[in-house]
Amino acid sequence: MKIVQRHPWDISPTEAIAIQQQLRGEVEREDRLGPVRHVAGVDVGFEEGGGITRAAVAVLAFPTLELVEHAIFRIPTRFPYVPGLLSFREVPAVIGALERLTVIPDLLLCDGQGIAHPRRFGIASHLGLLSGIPSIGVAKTRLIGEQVEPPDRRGAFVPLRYHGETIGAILRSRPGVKPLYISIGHRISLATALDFVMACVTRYRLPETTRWAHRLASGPAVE
DNA sequence: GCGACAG
DNA sequence: ATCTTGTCGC
Repeated sequence: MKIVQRHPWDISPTEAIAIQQQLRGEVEREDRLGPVRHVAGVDVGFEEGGGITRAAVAVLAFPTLELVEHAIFRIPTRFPYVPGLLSFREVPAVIGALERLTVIPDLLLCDGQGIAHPRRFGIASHLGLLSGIPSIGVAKTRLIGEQVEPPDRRGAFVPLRYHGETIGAILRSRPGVKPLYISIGHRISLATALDFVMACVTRYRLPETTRWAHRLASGPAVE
């Protein structure tokens, strides 16, 4: 899988915002996915005090959730963390990891927001667009939108609203835990996204895809 | 001008 | 995200 992209290390924050404005219109918010046999978790971690970015992609069989394959990719960090511009910092490394996969996943669960973003173009949307793979944004905290507590039951959720617009959902993946912020990434509806996220959640707050990816991206140095 | 602010 | 020990709760 070869993915084309401009080199983010030559991009300024101002230019990054212009790129988001230019690409936001290409995000598809309705279901357009085939049979889902493989779901992938995507996450990024840092080494050397932040100097090295390490991306990890974990491919799980669906719906059994057994690990089928994983890939890791490291590159020097070239872009700072700026709220709203996270993808320009992490996407280059993630693309590298995706290109190393043998099994192309049918769906991506990304760490961060999809369209629940100031310009409706968070990292999940950015990755979905570049890869052409349907994607979902699964964030642990809120970027924008009204803070509302969903009922304390597994699978319960309330819409995540921003200036009257529904940009995602606040989901209680398990009772007694902080909720997750789910949003459309690309080529999937919010309702379907919520179904897949819950189908990937077993006994923990985070879906198994995310747990695997996080372990590979931030765990002890590997490969 | 004053807060808020994915990872 | 990362740097870090103990501590509260099931």
